[in-house]
Amino acid sequence: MNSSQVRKVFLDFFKSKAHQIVPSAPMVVKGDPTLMFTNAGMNQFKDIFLGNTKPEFLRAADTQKCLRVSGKHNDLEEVGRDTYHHTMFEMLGNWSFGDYFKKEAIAWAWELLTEVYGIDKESLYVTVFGGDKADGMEADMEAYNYWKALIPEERILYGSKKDNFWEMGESGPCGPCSEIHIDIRSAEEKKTLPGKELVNKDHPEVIEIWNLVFIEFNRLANGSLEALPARHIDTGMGFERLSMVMQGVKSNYDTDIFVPIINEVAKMAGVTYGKNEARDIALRVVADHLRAITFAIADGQLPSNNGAGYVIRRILRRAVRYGYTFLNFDEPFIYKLVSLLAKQMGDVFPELNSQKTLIEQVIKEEETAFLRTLAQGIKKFEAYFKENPNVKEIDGEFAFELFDTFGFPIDLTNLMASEKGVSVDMAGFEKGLQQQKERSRKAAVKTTDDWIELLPDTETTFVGYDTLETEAQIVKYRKVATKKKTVFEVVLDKTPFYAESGGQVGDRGELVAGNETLHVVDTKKENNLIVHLVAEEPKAVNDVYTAKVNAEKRLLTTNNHSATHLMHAALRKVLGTHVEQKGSLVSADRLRFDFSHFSKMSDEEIKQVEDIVNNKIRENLPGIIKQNIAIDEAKAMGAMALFGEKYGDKVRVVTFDPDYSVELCGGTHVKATGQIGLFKIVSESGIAAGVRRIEAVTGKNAEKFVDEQIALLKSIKAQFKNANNVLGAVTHLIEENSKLHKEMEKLLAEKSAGLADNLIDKAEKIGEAAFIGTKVDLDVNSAKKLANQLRSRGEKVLVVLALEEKGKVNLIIALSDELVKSGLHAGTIIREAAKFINGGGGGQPHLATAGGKNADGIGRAIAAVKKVLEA
RNA sequence: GGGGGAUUAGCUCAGUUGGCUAGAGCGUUUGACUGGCAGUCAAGAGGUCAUCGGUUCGAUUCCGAUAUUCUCCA
Repeated sequence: MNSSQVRKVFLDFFKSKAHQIVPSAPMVVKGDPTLMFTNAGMNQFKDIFLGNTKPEFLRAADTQKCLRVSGKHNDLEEVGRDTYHHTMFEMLGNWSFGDYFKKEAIAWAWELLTEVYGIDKESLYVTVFGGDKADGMEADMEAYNYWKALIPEERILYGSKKDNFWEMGESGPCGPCSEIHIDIRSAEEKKTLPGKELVNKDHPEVIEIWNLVFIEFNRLANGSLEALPARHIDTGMGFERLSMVMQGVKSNYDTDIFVPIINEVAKMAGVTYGKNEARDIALRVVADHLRAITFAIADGQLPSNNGAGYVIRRILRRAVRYGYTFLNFDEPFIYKLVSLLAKQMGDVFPELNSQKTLIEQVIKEEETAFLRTLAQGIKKFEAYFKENPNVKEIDGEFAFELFDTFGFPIDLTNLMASEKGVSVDMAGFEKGLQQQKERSRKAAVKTTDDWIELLPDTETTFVGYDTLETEAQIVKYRKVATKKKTVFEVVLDKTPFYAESGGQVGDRGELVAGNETLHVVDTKKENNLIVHLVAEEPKAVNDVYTAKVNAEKRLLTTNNHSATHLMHAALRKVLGTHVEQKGSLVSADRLRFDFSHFSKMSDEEIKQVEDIVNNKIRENLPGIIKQNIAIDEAKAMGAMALFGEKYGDKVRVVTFDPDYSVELCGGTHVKATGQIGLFKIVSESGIAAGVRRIEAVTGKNAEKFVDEQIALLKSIKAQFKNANNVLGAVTHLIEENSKLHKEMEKLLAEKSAGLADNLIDKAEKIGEAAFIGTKVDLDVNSAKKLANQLRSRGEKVLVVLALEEKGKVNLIIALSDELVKSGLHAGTIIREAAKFINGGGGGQPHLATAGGKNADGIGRAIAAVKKVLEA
């Protein structure tokens, strides 16, 4: 059975059990501060489990693209070393939201595996939760009994809290779970050691394939458990592992999901898979990471230097590192594999095809940048050896510096060290790493208290599209403390505050009850919940508050948001329909828009975009907003949807002229475009390969921008006596200036040559040497130049020049090379001489300077220098 | 969010106890050689040493702040 069929059979099976088949959510998570990537199938249903959202259907199933880079079994550094761990994988899952529970979940899982997929019952084992004394929980006998009806009891094993009790986080919904494991070893091996001995023992051929989670508790911040009103089912089955079982191979990497990619990489590297363990690992790493990076970029997550983007960058770099070390790729190669992957999976995940060019460009750019980083690290490494030629062991501190500051991987340091026959002080390296971890942990301490619920089971109504002020009551609130500050998160039953989303920043404002005023410093969305971040602790928690949005900021933000839509449409008109939003920030004072485009925008293109947008503003187009439109209908209207965004079945559509701009958007918008006033692009720049950024201003801020430019031009004009042709005047001035500059340099050179001749003529003979000591009327730099000239005019010349300006005195001493060789040092001499002018100084053997305040001492200083020759 | 780096010519980068008139390669301009191109040689242009402040006789170099960026940890 090929992998496409494996996927299809799963979905068809649950469809037949009355499940709604839903599309995969984006792999990159938005609107959940606790999570950067979707790491399990249940993520997109988290709101439902938390009770923030009511489900649209009671049963669902899907295949979900997931990404894991850390966790108990998912250290990034382990991926590729074995045959079954991945960064990116698909999770097949089925769910019940307060509908069926353990009995059906268990029965259906068994039916699907044994009857539909036809897996041998003898090779399956199941585990159930065995209880936990510390938590006061009994073993899950309910699950045990349902299993007993299907499978012999000796195949049912009790598991620990670690393996068989699932938790979402430190607090929140949780419950016992039941795992299905499969033993794919050969019959002989099974005879020697029964499979039950190997369950949960990290054996590569006795593995978990399906986890059934029974969500029935809520864990509070103090660690205690309470029963949930509605019980849910959450299951997850690894698609790649299942495919492996169905294809009768021993490794995920031997399935039709990976084989074509591995073969292609092997071909490019000129090697064969299966011949050399180190190279095989590298091939698996590249194949696995290619998928993770490609899907992440397709979902809109570009590699960057922090947060989710940084995780993507690290994965990509790991692939480059393995390719570089074990497959001898010393130039970008991963980007060349994107086509193949797109061809292979583009049917199920169409975003791979539509974003292909961008993905390739971004990956290539990242590869190039990292290869440069490696080259720099190697240079540093070589420099270290030059300085410490006889070391036997590389300093751990240096290895850590290479890694920490310059991003040079420690395993490459090790490799290069062993090539030179030396070792690396790994203990010292680990120490540095631990210290850094400790620092970070200290800085990131955040304590979140339990919600204090005042109005249970109340959903928030958002009224902010129509009004900026309303009466509201607190539904729940809690304290969140970090090292630096403490804020209170407040949820209201009704709110005009817009929570940050779709690039538009959260509203600010205040909550007022009696003489209590709470300042709302930001509004955020957490799992679909509108959370007001309030600076003060609410006191009158049971009273009715007046919730007031800062109207001025909101108005400016709204103008900017509508302008963003107008600009997005204009960009597609001017540059082409390959322009897609890659990021957006809409605040009160500006808008920032990142989009895919492959070259710098010309001045004309920028002007065209501005013109189109300003025309649309003057047309005073009405903003037509339709709520609750079915997604298909919205698409029929020509609405632009964004990859990497999760849309429900019902969407909100914002239109400015149905033939111009139609977008899916939850933000606030103007009633008519005229109120935007004016639109000006302030800057256009590149932020990554294939991605450009525009920053623009509207309304008052745009006027201010234009005013400033005009004022600047005016003052320039004024400088030129209001010449008609300022540009010509400036050009002329610059040319004139450089001409004069050259002439002056020439004249000065002639003058100082003349002066030099003069001084040489007047030089005093002292023994074989010539002494020149005089006051000159030059600036310090010219005097230095002069002194330099003089000292090369004869074989033994000693020059002292003194200059005086505004009460400050400078001395310059220069010596011919011959004198330097005979042991004289201008720096030493000048330190003595400087005493006479109440100053200090120093310099090199042949040229030194000093400064002081006592002009009366010049004569004595010169005399003192002369004595050096006389001695 | 925390730590550590970096910022020098259009690009990639040198520039260690603070002191040479701030350099190299590539690119660019001009000229010469060749029938043309490619190429070779020669000459030249191009720098507020990120910004602001401080220490100093003197700061690209040391210190502080800001901006941008890289990197590691969370």
